[in-house]
Amino acid sequence: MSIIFSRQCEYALQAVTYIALKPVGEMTSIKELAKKLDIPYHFLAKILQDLVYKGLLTSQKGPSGGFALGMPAKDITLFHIVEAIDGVNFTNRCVLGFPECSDKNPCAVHEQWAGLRDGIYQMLVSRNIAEVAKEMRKPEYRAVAR
Amino acid sequence: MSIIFSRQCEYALQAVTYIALKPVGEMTSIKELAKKLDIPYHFLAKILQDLVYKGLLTSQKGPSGGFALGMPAKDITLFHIVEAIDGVNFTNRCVLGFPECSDKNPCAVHEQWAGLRDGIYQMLVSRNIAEVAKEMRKPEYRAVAR
DNA sequence: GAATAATCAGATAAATAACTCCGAAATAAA
DNA sequence: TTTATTTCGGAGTTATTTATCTGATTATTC
Repeated sequence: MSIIFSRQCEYALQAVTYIALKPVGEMTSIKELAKKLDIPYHFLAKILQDLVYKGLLTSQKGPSGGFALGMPAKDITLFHIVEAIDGVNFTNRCVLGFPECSDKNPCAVHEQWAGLRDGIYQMLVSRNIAEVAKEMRKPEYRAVAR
Repeated sequence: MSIIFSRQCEYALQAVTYIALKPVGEMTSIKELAKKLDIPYHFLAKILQDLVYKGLLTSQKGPSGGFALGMPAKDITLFHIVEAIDGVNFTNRCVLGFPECSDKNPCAVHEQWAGLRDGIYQMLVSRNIAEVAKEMRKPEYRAVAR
């Protein structure tokens, strides 16, 4: 179903984006995120914990607690999140799955894929969460952004 | 683990490539494929059955039976195989998983991904199995290719 | 015709990914 | 200080994908 990134990773991207639309310092609860983004509550909780552990988010317990960005939105790239959740295996595996495909022993699409793979990598490192958030035009997102 | 295509799909690509290196008319058994390509026997059997059903391979039972290409190798593109096994969902889903991302309501990387996605598509439709087979340098493949 | 070697078909098992549940800990607010 | 609300942590469940097993069917070869 998912293309390149796991569902966990997709949820992480969505959640961080959502949080980035909140005023700095304001906390966002799992409850709100799960509801607005339609992500299973407890599943999302695990993912957010992971992001806290990796330093991309901070958290606070108790009433009016929740999650906030661990650094300025412009400093969090898509790649940071993908790396934190899925790792970066896609950067070195043969896209056709040929076990011994390598630079020295390339499969038929090795070069071509190398270009595309770099394109994906560039897409991830060149875009930060502030930009991504700004572009979202979903009503729910807009409601948050004001 | 896999990048874009399922493991089934990767196995299918490898098996069809292997078969394409055999002289036309010669049959290749699951046993040989599973052994040389290190793919689980019965799992591969299912996949090959699928490819037969989709018309990409033909099969023959009995001693000296096995599988052969269902059409000339130059007419089977990578896309044919991917489509047969995985479908083509990767062509229309948001790469970041944003549910309502679309042309009218694009996410921040929508355009950029569209280009890359088309690149992947082109990679798949422009390469046929004859070309892919020719490039393989794995000893097992070479043994088949002579 | 018998033996053998292959695919075909369906059920089952194992591994992984996705998702749920429950109680503990923390903390803000009443 | 109590209560309510939140994250935290670990275990458990479900669904999907990957892999295995067994027997039936088909066809070749002797």
